[in-house]
Amino acid sequence: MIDLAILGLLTEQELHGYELKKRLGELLSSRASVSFGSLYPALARLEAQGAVKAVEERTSVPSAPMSGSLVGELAAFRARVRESGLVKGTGRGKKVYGITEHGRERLVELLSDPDVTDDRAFTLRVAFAPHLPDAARLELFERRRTELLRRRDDLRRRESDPGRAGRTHSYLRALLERDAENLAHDLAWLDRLIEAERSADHNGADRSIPVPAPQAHLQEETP
Amino acid sequence: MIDLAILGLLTEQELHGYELKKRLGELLSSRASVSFGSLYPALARLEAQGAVKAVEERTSVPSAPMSGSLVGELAAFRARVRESGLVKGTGRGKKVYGITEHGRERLVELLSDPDVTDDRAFTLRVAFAPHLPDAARLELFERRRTELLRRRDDLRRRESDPGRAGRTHSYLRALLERDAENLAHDLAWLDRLIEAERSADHNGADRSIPVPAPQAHLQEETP
DNA sequence: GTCATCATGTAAGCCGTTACATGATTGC
DNA sequence: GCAATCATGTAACGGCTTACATGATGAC
Repeated sequence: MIDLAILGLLTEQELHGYELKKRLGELLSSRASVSFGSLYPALARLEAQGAVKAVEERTSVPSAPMSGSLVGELAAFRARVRESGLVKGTGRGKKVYGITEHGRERLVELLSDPDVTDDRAFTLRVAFAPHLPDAARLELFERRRTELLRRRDDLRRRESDPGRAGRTHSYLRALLERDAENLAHDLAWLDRLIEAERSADHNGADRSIPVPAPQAHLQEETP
Repeated sequence: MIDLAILGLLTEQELHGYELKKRLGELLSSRASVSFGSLYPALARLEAQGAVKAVEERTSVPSAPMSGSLVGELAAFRARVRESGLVKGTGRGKKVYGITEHGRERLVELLSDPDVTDDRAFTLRVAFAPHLPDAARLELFERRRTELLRRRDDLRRRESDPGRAGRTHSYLRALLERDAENLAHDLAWLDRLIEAERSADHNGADRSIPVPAPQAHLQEETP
């Protein structure tokens, strides 16, 4: 999850941890924003694996020092010491990360995972779908579609289960209805996405507005 | 989460762990079913807190032993030893739990928690809403409604953010649309629930079909 | 008599969180 | 100079999962 998010964002732009967290927060509507306590260790782990690398580290002032350059000099010195690798402990200052070739491969690997049962992970994967080859992207959507159909069948089986008809009160019925409607809605959305993907120009031309406005969509069984 | 599920189910019926897990699985559509590894420790914890109590424990054959009663005798002996509390280790056999008065209080407490941000927890709370007084139940729904309205506003603010218009590709737009539609749908469902709650007979009479069919519903702002 | 299912439990580990600790930069 | 924000990290802990270990019951 968090690896996917980090690699996806770093593919688009070099960023440091703090900024990464902000982007993540706005990418996944409020929910799903990770905490620093998991972000920084994850970055360190990915760096150790060679999936990302520290590109730049600014501690000293990038522009001219304002007054007493003593502070700036000291900071620059500390930065140099840190860069030399002598001090590992609490090296502060901005640490900008970029993705490596290995990181790009890892991202595609994560995006290609056949498991599409995790809803939050799927959302993330759609967000980074542009980094997947056309065929793999379509396959991802199709697999998700199969998963949603499976869930719908599960739900219908439960709806028509005679054994529990007695102990299903109104609130349970309401929840069941909500689930069914949500599922149908999600399926319709996915169908639109797949349709757009299929009808898109796959010869390298423009793909700026591939998702059409809500309209009639295909559905194999009755809705 | 798991405490809520256990207490809710045990309020309705005495059950043992294994059965509890099955019920949980069918209650929360496939997703959300807990594993034994968390269920049994949770039961033990709740028992230690006095929220549930072991009602019955059957290890020996309830009916007449079939042939060599030696095995049955041994099992019965072991059951007796276990009941005496001398052996704590691996006491097998069915352990049926029931809820206590304290457990019922705890359930109401969990259902009354002001935090309605957790979607899965809210679903569970609706499932056990009948165990809440009318006023508290309505308050739960209203608080959830406020939370959903907050999320919708968040989403709209993000939709009309000029700063990120550039780096929002088609898939991100599609996700944003999906979120907005899901949210609107959830709100409509909640509004129906609240309306049904308000118009329900709160004088102790029939409440078998309080949730009306989908129809026009109120909404303060434009949809 | 053995296999599937029912039934209970423990241990290790994963993945995330909150709380804590530190320090740099910028605006007033 | 000092507060707010930016920025990075560590430590403790929480809740849940998988894998493991054990045993009972019933069907064939």
